[in-house]
Amino acid sequence: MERVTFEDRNCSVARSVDVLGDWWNLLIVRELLWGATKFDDFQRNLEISKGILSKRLKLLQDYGIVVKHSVDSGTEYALTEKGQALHVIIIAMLQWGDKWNPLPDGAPLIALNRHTGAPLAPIQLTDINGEQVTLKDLGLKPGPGADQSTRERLRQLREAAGQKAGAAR
Amino acid sequence: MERVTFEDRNCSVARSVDVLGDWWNLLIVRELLWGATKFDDFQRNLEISKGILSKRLKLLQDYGIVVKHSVDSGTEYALTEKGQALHVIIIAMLQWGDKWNPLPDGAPLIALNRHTGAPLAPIQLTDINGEQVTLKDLGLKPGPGADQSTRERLRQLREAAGQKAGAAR
DNA sequence: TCTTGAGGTTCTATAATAGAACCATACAGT
DNA sequence: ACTGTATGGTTCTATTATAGAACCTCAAGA
Repeated sequence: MERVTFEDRNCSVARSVDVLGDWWNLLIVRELLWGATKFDDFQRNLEISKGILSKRLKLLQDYGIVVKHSVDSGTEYALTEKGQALHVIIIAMLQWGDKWNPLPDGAPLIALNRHTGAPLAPIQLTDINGEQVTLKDLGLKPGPGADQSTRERLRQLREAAGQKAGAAR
Repeated sequence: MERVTFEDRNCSVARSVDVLGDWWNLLIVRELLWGATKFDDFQRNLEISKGILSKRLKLLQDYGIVVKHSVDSGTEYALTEKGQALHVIIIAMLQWGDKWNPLPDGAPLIALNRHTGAPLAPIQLTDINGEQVTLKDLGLKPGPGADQSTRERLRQLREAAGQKAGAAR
């Protein structure tokens, strides 16, 4: 009955999900990225209730994603460096939504290079040699922080996978 | 009191959040990407209750992210093309977690190019001319699907922004 | 026939949510 | 000094969702 936490899991996706697996957190980060700073901005733009907004802003501060500071015009919220780093995820979600959940008229918002006006290209994965990596090319191996069960799982997947996508051979 | 939906919002991030702003959905997609296929795999690996897992799998099917098919070894779940496209987001979350929520010993899982073993590079945004785009270079403009309020918001942000990050000038 | 496993559904307590109402401070106008 | 109003919240309550356990169903094996 108590809400599950993923902090203790041996997976960086799961540990990220703890913060990011929440509608409001994601949308508040989006607002901040787009340039909103004030409590009321969030409330108006997101149509979120004050109670939840208040709770989420505290949570995001606890996570080190958001900082609050008082200026002469009132209280302002801003992203920390850690929070700013989420822009990749937000853009990835934007692109996925535009492509796979499109509005009938097309994209509502286009991300671009503000200096040139050139729209963003779809995000592509590359390896450290600059080679493009599609899902089919993607593999996994245990890292230094892998625990026993993670190693075991990868071994199983590698066996089960054969030519299927997933673990590296 | 009724749960909010974001389907009708004029923002592709919000519309993606409807599916992706849920811990379990994200983690089930992760499992599928990593190569899991069976109900019991998910249950064991995620420590999720059967009731919720069942509900989520149905939801993901409704969204066209997952397909279920019967094979001689039982029931298998797999990602559709739409679901596979989420790998960019999952990898982005993995990288963010590794960098900003690290485990003491390091990354538990390393994504790599399975052909060469070369690890993935951090995801970077580029525009259609191949120019790298950091958060500071990032701008926004209304697209064909933008409604009045979206246009209005962008205009306001552009005014408020000045040299701040956010909307394009 | 009995067991075992997969793939669920149903049940119940606890917890989270939306929405509205309320509160406190600061400043502006009159 | 009094009123208004904007910001940035907190508190309250009805309704939902959640976790976890128990139960169900079908098929295969022994």
